[in-house]
Amino acid sequence: MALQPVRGTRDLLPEESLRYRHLTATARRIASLYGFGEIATPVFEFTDVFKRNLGDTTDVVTKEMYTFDDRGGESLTLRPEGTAAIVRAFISEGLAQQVPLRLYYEGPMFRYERPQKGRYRQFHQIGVEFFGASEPQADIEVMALAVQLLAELGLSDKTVLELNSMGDADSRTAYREGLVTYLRDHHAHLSDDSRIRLDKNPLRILDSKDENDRRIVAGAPSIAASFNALSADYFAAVKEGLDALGIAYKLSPTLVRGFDYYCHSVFEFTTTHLGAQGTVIGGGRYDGLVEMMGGPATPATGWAGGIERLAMLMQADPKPPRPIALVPIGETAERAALRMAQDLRRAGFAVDLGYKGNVGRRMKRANKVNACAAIILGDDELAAGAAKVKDLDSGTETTAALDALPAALAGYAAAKP
RNA sequence: GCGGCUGUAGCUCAGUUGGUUAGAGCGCCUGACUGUGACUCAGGAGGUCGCGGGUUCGAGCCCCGUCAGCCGCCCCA
Repeated sequence: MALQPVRGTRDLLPEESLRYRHLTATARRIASLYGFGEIATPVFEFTDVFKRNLGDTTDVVTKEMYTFDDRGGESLTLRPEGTAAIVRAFISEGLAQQVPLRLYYEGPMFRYERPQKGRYRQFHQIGVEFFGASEPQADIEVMALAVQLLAELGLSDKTVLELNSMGDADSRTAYREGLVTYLRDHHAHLSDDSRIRLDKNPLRILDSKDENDRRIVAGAPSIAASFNALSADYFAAVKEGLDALGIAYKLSPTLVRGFDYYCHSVFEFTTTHLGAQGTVIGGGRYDGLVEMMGGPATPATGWAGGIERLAMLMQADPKPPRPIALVPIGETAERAALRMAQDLRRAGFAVDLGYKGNVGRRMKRANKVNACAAIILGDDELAAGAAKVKDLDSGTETTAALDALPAALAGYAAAKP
């Protein structure tokens, strides 16, 4: 077999790594503006962490997890998502003492899925989780955080915030019952997939792509009709808050989550630019999860975003630094150049030092690495304790004293990473 | 897991109804140019045509399998 990366994995070469770094650095900075501290959990956990979270009948658990026994016979799983691991940490680190608590994370996740563009077996997510606040303001703030992130990544025009509410546990249960009753009446006309979903996860039928299913769903009872007063008030408060912040959103009455620990706000930032992989950020309120996993009852809200998908939407590549190129001429200058490169790097300049070739070759190299300036260092200059500084954009040359080089280069901000 | 499309140089691609030694552009290397990049010109390297099998006098081209990418479905906590 040819040497190739494992299916669904890929190498990040410098250009793409730079985009990844830019994205995570931006997310980290904005998260900190909202008071979120970074948490990093291991990439694998006891399998039970995810089974307990997801139930052991879902596709993710039964078909898509990278699960293995370690040498001690423990069943471990590469994390397929961030939230379960964060909640595990929240419980095992006793973080309930610190609520309200805002956490940010970023890193690789693993799912055994059929790969496509924007969908990989090792993929990366950024996410935020806000524990201990049951107020609508918490939902509003995490959405506002996402809005600001997308704006600073230049993606505001390419994404839409879709919003819905599932109400509290009572409303949700009432709705599910009403929906199932309605769908059973149309059982014969549902797609094969949806007939299976009717038993396993009826709410999922709401976002079926089957045309006939869609017609049936269009006549289904609305979730809002099942809201009790508390649920209706909550949703109204969320919408009011978003309006007050000037955040645009689109109400999506069929946007739901299949798990019982979700309640109230559910939202997704979607795009039409990535084909079937249209969701770039997905989130919602999950008040029941911490308790379900064995911790103290703790309200929580948050979201996770796919780094690969966000990166694909970004068109402007962040630029790497433009180095200063050193062009020594002759053996004496070669030795001096090595030292000079070191001094300039200590002063914070990116420096490119080619090892061979005549002046022409080295100048070509300077051009190829997109240097902003070349320092030409020959016997004549050395004897005078100076060097020539050539601006590679304008082509103009100046002479600078060796001991004042950093000052002479101060104008080249592009060379300071 | 299901259905479909596509794999030829580092990249983007051409390659006739199956017919000598598989091409182009870009990129890369060298020289024109021994102290000055970009532009230009000349030359060069780079391929098991994804991999394996089959049909044929002969396969990049046809058939089967397989691996990978992509599109849709499923799933998306």
